[in-house]
Amino acid sequence: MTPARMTRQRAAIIDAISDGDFRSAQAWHESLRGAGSAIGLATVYRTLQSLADDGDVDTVVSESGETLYRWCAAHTTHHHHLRCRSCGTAEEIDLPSFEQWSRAIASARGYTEIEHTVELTGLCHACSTELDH
Amino acid sequence: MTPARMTRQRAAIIDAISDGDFRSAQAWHESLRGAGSAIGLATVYRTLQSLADDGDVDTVVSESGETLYRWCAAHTTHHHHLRCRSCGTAEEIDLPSFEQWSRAIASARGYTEIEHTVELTGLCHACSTELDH
DNA sequence: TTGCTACTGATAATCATTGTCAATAAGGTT
DNA sequence: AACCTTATTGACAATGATTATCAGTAGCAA
Ligand SMILES: [Mn+2]
Ligand SMILES: [Mn+2]
Ligand SMILES: [Zn+2]
Ligand SMILES: [Zn+2]
Repeated sequence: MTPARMTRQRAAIIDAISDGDFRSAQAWHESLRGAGSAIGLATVYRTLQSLADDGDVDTVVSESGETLYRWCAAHTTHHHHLRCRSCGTAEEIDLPSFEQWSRAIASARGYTEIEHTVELTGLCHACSTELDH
Repeated sequence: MTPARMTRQRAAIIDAISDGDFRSAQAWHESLRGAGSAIGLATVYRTLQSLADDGDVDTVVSESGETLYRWCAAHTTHHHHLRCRSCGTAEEIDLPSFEQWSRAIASARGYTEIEHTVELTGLCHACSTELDH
């Protein structure tokens, strides 16, 4: 309800994740510690979740089950991601036809309260050539 | 490599999950215990994973992060699911246009080794009317 | 400046899943 | 049918990401 307080820690997190990759809470915590911040791990978890609730941060679940976070650039509309499994780089994509199609097929089968998850992953160009030798 | 041994426990699991719902390993374990089987939890985990590796069982990750398992009816082709978040019932669906489209957009942006996850969830007709009053 | 209270962080707790390892039993072989 | 090899089992401990505690701290509105 009340807007979140802009604490030193919250500012540091927002600053850190502005670089565009998807990383785990623990990985962001390590970056912040490496950059000299004495921020606590629990605070990183709490703040990332708070930002995600506000739509300022995107979340995705990795292959190993960890939640990954990244700054959201496309605030306005519902969208999905094409993410590199190796370096975490991601691009935002939208799937207008899929959105409509999924709602249609689900309600045709009697389902309500329809939701969907769509994530594309791969190896980005840089990682593809690097891992290729 | 060698085919899996058809143990009493494996047979009991296959029998139990033939009823079509998506449930967690722990939930399947409870069903089995309730039905009189003295099977161990670790065995349920291992066997479900083994069956999933063989393509006999489908897996999906729930909202809370648990892995859900169900018997796979459509063995032959790659497919996805429309699942009820309330009772676990699911139907298998295929998305021929999506499969091709996702590969196209990802490779157009320089990505290789492309994979995707697509899951549709909702409330099935029965659960919709029940929760509605 | 003061006061209220949200926020922080060290730490313990949670909980799904996996690892350990001695005992067991598939199932192929005499 | 008795035998052997070894995959499988299950009680239990360990892992690891995430969440809960709670006393101390610091936004920020008045
Ligand atoms: Mn976004
Ligand atoms: Mn299936
Ligand atoms: Zn990459
Ligand atoms: Zn249902």
